Amino acid sequence: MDLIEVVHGERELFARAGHLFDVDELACAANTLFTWWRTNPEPQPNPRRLKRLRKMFRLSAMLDPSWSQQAHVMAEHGAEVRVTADELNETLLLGHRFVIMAGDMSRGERSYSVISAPEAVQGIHALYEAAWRAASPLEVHDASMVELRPLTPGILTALNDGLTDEAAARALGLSLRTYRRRVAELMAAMGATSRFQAGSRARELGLV
Amino acid sequence: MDLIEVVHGERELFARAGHLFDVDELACAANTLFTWWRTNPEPQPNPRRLKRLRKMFRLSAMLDPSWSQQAHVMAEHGAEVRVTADELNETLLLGHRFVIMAGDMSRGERSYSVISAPEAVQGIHALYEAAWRAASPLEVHDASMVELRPLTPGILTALNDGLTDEAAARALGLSLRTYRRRVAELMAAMGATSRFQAGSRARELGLV
DNA sequence: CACCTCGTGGCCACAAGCTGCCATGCTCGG
DNA sequence: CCGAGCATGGCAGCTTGTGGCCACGAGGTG
Repeated sequence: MDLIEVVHGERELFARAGHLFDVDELACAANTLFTWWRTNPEPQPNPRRLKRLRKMFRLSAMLDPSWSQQAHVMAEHGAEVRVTADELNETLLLGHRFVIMAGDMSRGERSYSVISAPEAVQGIHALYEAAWRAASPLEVHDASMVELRPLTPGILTALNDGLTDEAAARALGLSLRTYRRRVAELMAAMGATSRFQAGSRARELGLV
Repeated sequence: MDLIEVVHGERELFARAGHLFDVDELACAANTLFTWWRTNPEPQPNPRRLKRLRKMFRLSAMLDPSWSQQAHVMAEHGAEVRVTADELNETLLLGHRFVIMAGDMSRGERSYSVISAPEAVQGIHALYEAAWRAASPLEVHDASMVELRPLTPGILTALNDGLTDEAAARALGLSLRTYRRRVAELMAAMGATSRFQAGSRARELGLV
């Protein structure tokens, strides 16, 4: 394999580089590639060989109950899970010799770079470590979401139905101030600074 | 075929009901089913047999340049095209004996009802005619979009970037009043009454 | 029981957005 | 050339949203 190789789509990626997953340490950031790999029938990870698994979820993705559930299932199965507010690209660190990074969508498929150049792999590892240290452990994230989490679906429904904050607060049994506080937290978690952006992001994340 | 039949997905629909498209008059509402049919290799419409083709596009869809382009291409090829502000479901009227109506997504595929019960077909025809009369001919729609159309991409970008109206107006070379006038028109075209809804709809329509 | 922490809610100042009204100017047709 | 129609832009009044500040109360801990 060349020092860097670009493939298109997950099937091609795993056909060409699936064997690289046979490592004892795996770290990943963002959401979908790892999920695709775990649900892909070939090749499956050797459960005894993998000694350390780390996963960083995006904060915005964690607003989705199914992602949140998945994070907890992974944690229960021994993975180290953190949550980051940064909008990281899909990244997979396979041991210390290979890295897979997602690129752009083209022709309906995402491209992936499989990198084995030692300098690049090392640099990406260092960046991953920095992002990992800055991210919140899952339990800290959970604690900070105690007030927002149960209200998120209701708030998103109210916003998507076009209710004013006053009407939405009444509908959800909250004061106007608290409703607005929760909306601000939700917008921050989605990385949105305006209501339009929040609507766009919520739809993009599949939350509405 | 029974008086009403439900199928799942476009492939099954055309496998089961493709022969029904061999009619001399066809009317449809909304966007994707007709497009799917025209790009499906089997069966193709008999160009000499089809005497009248009518198509109603949703106003919100017409904000997308590719849909707008498609509407014009159809009009140039002899179809009667109108634009409606109503959020119609996918509907195909095949002559005066069959109707296909889209249902919900399930298991990643949309369900379709193929209806041949004469009373239902007649009722749906009457509703279609009413909606058709209420819709705007393509040229009337175009005239009303003269100011908004060229600005739509820029406005959507500005909104999605979280710019204030004042900053966006400056960026687009418009006065604040005119920018806000255009945003209001865009929101009306999308059927949105709040900025959050507009963001959600824009993302849903693939406009951002 | 007292004290501390923290979430809630009311109030307020300010910013951003919504829309009506009207003056102005441009374009087009008679 | 003139008048009508219509889009723009400024202004204003109002609504909605943003977030700080503070009082209060609940819960937990020593």
